[in-house]
Amino acid sequence: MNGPVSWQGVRAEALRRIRAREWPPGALIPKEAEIALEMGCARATVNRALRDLAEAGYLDRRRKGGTRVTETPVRRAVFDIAIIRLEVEQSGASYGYTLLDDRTEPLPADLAATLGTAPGTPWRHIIALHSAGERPFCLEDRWLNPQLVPQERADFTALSANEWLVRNIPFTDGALSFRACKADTALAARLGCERGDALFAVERITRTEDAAVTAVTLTYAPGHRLATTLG
Amino acid sequence: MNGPVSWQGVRAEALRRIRAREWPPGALIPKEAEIALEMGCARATVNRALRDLAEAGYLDRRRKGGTRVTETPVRRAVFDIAIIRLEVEQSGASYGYTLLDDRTEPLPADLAATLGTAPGTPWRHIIALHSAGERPFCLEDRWLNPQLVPQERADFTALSANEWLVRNIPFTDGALSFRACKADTALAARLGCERGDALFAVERITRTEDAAVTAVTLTYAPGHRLATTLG
DNA sequence: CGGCCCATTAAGTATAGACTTATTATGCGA
DNA sequence: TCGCATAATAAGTCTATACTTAATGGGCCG
Repeated sequence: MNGPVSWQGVRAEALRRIRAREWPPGALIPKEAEIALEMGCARATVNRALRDLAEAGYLDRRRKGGTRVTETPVRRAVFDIAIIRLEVEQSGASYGYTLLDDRTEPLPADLAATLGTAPGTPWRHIIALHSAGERPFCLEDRWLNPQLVPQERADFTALSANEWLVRNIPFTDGALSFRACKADTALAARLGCERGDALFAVERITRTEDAAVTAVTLTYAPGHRLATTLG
Repeated sequence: MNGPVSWQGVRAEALRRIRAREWPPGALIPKEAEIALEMGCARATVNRALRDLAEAGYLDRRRKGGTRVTETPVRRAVFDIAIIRLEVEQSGASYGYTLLDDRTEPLPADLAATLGTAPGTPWRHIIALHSAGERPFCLEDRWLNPQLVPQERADFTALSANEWLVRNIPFTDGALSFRACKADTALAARLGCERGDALFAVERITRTEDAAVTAVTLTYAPGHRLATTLG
């Protein structure tokens, strides 16, 4: 009647058994061949389903050791990091961008260390404001590797560095971290908030295979949240 | 000579072409069958590789439409949400846990709305402190659905609610959000910081298929960062 | 008894082939 | 020329089979 059992079908049934604790945490579940026989499909189909559940953190799989239900499931949260313009536009507001500063100056020692560059190397330092409607949305404080982003090739007065990089040096690796920081006088003035306000900040370091490309701190106006779903 | 081409091999070569811009952003890449022929492997192997790159956000694939390189790559950041105890222990410090308050009281209106429950419903409200060595690490402010977590079945004086839930009601869905907040007098006292300090906070809402299980705010001591890697 | 080697096992991967499905392109008729 | 039915296409999936690889566990030898 019902055609071939899809791998999504097998996945759903396996997930049901996990949630219903027919397969309790820590338990060894039947081997692929057995499940395939029971559910009436090929082993490859079961493999696809269980591999998917393992990637999602529900199962632990080991060759020869078999498959068991994760004891303490490490939940995985996935964030999609978009271009700031899109983030603003999706909230319904009109996007604005202002370049506040753009100069070449020596890299601070702490940043140089994180980037693995000689301290004092001249890098391009940019400060820009992204706004949503009339409101400041987020302040961008960015250092750029001048060898990869020469002053003459990239003008950031109209197009944000964020967007220029995505278009011109895409597909890079990087590290990302989130923290809270207190608004100092300069931040408060630029973001239009009170001095001492608690602000949400994202730091990102981007590199190609060979060299560091850019280090950026995005400090958001008060009230900003970063949201996602689990599971 | 070299045995069968692995899907990782195909993946690596495809990624190289993308990064080298042999396949530039937006371009339509050859179809699976052609790549399979070129690289000397079965179409299923190419499919596995390209599917993986698509999941990672490098490619857009559509039936009949073919596969093209993503125009503006949406980078995906993945966080593993662990048990707080493990988070502390992995940093090398010894973990401490203190239950500060545990009572049943009416759910605040705003929370009730987010949870989809009638406002004023009595829920269990817990406040607990997690510490690393002698230092406060994070303050947990949690509301629990009393039908799923009855007072008598769950004693949180020794084992944190965090851990009890993972063991007893695992595999749930949820929403997660990050923000910054300012330490008020109560928070400052409990986290041992100054009033007005900027603190990093995580809010999580957890639900089973049927009902909301718990809503929690974790407020971290000053200086905390959440880090991950991209790409 | 301890340690090492090897047989066994279960997942991991590759393949050829067939069929499905979403989507685009096309060509026909109004 | 517009709109719609239809053909063509490329990815998505399932199957059966075979082989590979990482672990495990047992047995043998010292």
